[in-house]
Amino acid sequence: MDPAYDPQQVEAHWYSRWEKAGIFRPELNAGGPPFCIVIPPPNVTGSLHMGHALDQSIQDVIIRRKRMQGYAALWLPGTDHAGIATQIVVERELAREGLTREELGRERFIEQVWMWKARSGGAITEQIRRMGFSTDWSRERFTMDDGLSEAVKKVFVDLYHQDLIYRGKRIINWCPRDRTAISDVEVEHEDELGELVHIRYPFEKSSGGIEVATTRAETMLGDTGVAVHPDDPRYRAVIGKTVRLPLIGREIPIVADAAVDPTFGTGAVKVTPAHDPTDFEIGQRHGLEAIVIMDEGGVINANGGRFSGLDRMDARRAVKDALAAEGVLVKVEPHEHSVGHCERCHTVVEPYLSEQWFVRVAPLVGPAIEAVRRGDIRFIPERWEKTYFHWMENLRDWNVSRQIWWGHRIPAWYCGACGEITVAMEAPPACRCGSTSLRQDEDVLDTWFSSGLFPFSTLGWPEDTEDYRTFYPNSVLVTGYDIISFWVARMIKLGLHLTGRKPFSDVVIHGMIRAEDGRKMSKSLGNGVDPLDVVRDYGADALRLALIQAAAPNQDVPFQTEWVDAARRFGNKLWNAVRFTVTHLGEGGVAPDGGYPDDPGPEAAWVLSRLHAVVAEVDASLDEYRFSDAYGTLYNFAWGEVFDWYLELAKSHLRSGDAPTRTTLGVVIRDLLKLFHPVIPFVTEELWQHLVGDGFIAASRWPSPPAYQAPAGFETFRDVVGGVRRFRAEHGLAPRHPLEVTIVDPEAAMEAWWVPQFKSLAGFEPRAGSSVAGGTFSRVVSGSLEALISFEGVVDVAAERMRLDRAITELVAAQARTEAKLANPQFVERAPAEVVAKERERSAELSATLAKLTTQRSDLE
RNA sequence: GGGCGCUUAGCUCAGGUGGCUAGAGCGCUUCCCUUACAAGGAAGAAGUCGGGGGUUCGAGUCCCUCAGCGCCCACCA
Repeated sequence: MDPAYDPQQVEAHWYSRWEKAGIFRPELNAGGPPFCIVIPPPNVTGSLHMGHALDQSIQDVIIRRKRMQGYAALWLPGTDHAGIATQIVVERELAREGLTREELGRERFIEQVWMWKARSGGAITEQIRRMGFSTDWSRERFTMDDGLSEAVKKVFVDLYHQDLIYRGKRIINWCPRDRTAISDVEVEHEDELGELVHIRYPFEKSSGGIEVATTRAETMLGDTGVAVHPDDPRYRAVIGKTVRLPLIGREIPIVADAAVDPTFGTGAVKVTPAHDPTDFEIGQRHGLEAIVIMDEGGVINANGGRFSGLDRMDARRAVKDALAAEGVLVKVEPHEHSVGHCERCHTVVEPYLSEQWFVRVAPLVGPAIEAVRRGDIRFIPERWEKTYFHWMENLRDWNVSRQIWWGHRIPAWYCGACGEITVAMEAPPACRCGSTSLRQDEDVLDTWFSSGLFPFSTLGWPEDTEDYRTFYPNSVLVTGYDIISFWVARMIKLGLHLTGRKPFSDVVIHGMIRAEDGRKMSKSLGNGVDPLDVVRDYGADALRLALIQAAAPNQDVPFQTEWVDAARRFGNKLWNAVRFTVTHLGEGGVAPDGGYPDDPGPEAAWVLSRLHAVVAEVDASLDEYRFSDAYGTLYNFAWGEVFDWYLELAKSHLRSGDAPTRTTLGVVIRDLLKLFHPVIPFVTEELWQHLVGDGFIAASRWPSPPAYQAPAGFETFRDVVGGVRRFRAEHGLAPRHPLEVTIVDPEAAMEAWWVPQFKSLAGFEPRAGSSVAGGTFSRVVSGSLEALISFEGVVDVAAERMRLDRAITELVAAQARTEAKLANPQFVERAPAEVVAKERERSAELSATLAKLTTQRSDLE
């Protein structure tokens, strides 16, 4: 084995071997209980980012452990077609060749997208492999697959016939750049400083007028009314009158509607039913005409009179100027308000009246809320349930049609003769009226419509496949909180309705990985870190371990390269620990399972008892999805106890060929490899081959070491060395190796054979870290007796005094606190007995230590 | 306008149901190339747990309040 661990070399070859051996398939543990996670499908357009790396690292830890625990574990990979995003990418490519999709036509454009997908869609799956994620590629799915497409179609048709999907003219969010509708959740609101423009609409039949205010002046071109609150005394007299719309000259009525907030602005609001959701509703209630004044690109149309042809933002200025010229512009004041932007292209979205397909969400919401409320579906951490409820309770119908080409085309046909809509799986031969002039809807479905079916459509639903029967409902869903509304909520709603069962049991929500500066990682800010760069420099294992350890249960975490570096150093440490073990036990000398010694010596019993405790703790944490806790504990145990202490203790035993030590060392290191395997699969697999050399660690069994009784004095690793000293002294044995007498427990150190020599040299009793001639005591104990004797310098008594004084001061304070507590009758009465007992014990310990230190201190006078 | 979260060591963060002397990584100080590993080892310094109030025998932890920061939701024209 090389003395240093080289991640690149180690990570190069394992993935294909695992895959070839079928380890990632649930059939590996055919008889085991099923366990299934479906990957949150990344965009085919995308490449892996830090968010995926974290998300998928968590899932891999879960799935690899379950696999090792004997579950028929399935992690199903897939990608989603990302309608708008993909279309934009391909269109951009075409534009470079001077082509537009319109020129190409629908069919050839779709062909282009598929070709593009074939070319670059593999990038993300390649990255998943590079990260070592153990997905079952034999079951890989894509939302535009035949099977999934059939499922999508069936769902649309069924929901339509259940009256849960309808077509309607509504105000939707329109992106003038992408020229498509988008759903409410695809709109990002940002507070912006705009203008509140006050306009006076003159009365038609009398002098004077009514003042209205708007932030989008150009929309006045489409006004068909003015609304006031019915109870507003200021306007009671004018209700029913008409005003003349400036610039256009249209006569429009003043109506009374409770939706108007009398305290805002002038209390009178202009009504533009075609360009504002509230206005649309007001318009509906009062029979006001909805006049669309813009085309799909946000340019004013013929209804805008002389402003026709202007872009909406130019029109805004032009309208303002024209109003001023007409003398009806009362004032313009700065006004901060929230403006919606397209999530993808950041264009300001336009509320736009158009005919779209909607999913009626109200009937789906009840069961979706209920499933979470009664604990059938669990959010981890729990507090996300509140967000989920809040969000679910305020839903409007979901606009699912998109005016793009790449996606699942809506299976609806319009009759050219009678206008009847036929929704069916296949193109109907004729309309009900007998006409054969049928035209399919041009629109496609929102990508999230198909993603919402992922937990079951990927398993073969609506067919009653074996996979569906076995792995549905899924066990766990892991995702960031940013897509609870987009995805999680929809899977729950659709899953419950369509399959009659919950889509999954546990929803594990994690935080976002942020850039080092604490901001969101984004391309435009240039502060993103490409996981693959990190993998190249530090290895996938290091990145995975770093993310898992840093990922607090739900908090956003700024990404820091130092974590990854620390994680890589751990890999090196592990590598060397195994190298040490292998040089003593030989290659492949350890059994893949079991093999725990029956009659270990004291040190072995100590480390084995710790191993048992740590496994229990790690299991408990992992069962609760507390990944950073689990691996923090494991990391500290491995490095701080096993590597730093047990390996040192084992050295001289190994030289003397001590059998229990060989066995113990082997099983402890082997179990550490297993415990770490879910996070750092590559290096543990490589090391497994050296240590065990049988099968794959990826297919090995999760450890469950038996409980061992640690000998007295060995309870914590801090006591180990002192304990060994005491133990050997009691049995009349000599210390074996200088390292074994590293001073941790001063009391034990006093008994050591070299103490008199130290005392004669230094003039006081040794403590860990005691200063001797500019050197410290650790040098002595970790070197040799010769090194000790060669010390002939001046002892730094002053430093030693200061050290002791400080320690004594602290102890006195601690003791005072303890005494005060114990002297308090209420504490003794009301605190639990065990707490009081512990306090007593502590008090005694403190007194003893204090006495000892005081003696040492007086020695120095 | 609602809702949620954060504020703990120089930096980035942990600290389930209140209870030993508040932890980790990185950084810092002192010492040590030691035969698995200097990408290492030993020892150590460093925190009025954002401010104020309350509940309690006991509060980083629970409640109220103030301040600062962040996120989500929302049809104030």
